[in-house]
Amino acid sequence: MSSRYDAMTEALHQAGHRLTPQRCAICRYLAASREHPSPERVYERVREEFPAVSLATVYNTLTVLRDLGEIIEIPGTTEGLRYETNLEPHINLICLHCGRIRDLPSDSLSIVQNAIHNDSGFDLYGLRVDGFGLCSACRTAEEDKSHD
Amino acid sequence: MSSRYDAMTEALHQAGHRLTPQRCAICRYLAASREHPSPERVYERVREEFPAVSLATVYNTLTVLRDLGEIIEIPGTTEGLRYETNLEPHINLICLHCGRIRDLPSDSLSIVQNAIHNDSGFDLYGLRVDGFGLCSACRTAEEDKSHD
DNA sequence: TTATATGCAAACTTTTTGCACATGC
DNA sequence: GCATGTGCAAAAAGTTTGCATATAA
Repeated sequence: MSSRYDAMTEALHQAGHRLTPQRCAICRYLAASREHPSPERVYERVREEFPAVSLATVYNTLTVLRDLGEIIEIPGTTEGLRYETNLEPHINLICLHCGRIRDLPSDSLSIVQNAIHNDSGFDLYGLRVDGFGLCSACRTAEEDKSHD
Repeated sequence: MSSRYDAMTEALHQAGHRLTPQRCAICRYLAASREHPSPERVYERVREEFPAVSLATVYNTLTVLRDLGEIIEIPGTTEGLRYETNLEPHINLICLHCGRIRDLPSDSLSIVQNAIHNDSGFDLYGLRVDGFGLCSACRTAEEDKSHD
């Protein structure tokens, strides 16, 4: 079992939350996911294992995990919530055309963190960096179109 | 009139959109605002001048301005859309306690932009950097509480 | 004049809430 | 055993859409 899963269930346990089978299934999926899932997507996937699971349970668990800092909310380009399950500092490259989100690790973020520490009395818990634009695949497609 | 306002109305005009009084009022408010308004907030403010203005008109105009790149959508901490009217690269410091968003200009962002240009075939249109944590006021309040 | 925008209201989507029952600890 | 969590369903919140009327260009 991955350490992300262990960290999530450990955090739930430490905070006095129960490790129900539904919650474990949600954590298992989140820990394995690299697709920045929406609540609906989590629901679909968990339902494969627990057909009777409720959307309310999914929302509940996502909220608890977010409050514990185990996942991070990111803005869907327009369509509601998405969750970041990768806690390593990184840049989200969000394609405005196909909607895909790619994680780009970068040392440059430590410089941003330093800038925040130095320039303000702000106590930083988490950093989110989103780059909006066209991914290489969509950029190629756009260029092809303009050649018509 | 501010150059932000001019830029917005100019962009609308260039794109073939009409400069209705409602739209101008929306732009006027956005250009002056430093409060990262929600659609509802824009609606309230514009209604002071146009009591009969419709929420649909507000959404319509915000969408058009966003598509033109004159404003940027940012994630409300939880409560729906918020708009960034400050197009200068900066860090949003979002307080998890009081919800306030403070803009912090920073040279460090050009390093992030370079990192994106160098490490991927991504065509970057816009960058959003959100720091989550406690603002100095709320941090002080939290510390006071823990002294009880 | 005429294509675009507006206001209104209804529809839709997403998220939250209340409550009776179930269950992890 | 009991506080917490679950499933269900209804409600609330947020956003989009359709259409008749108004209007900027």
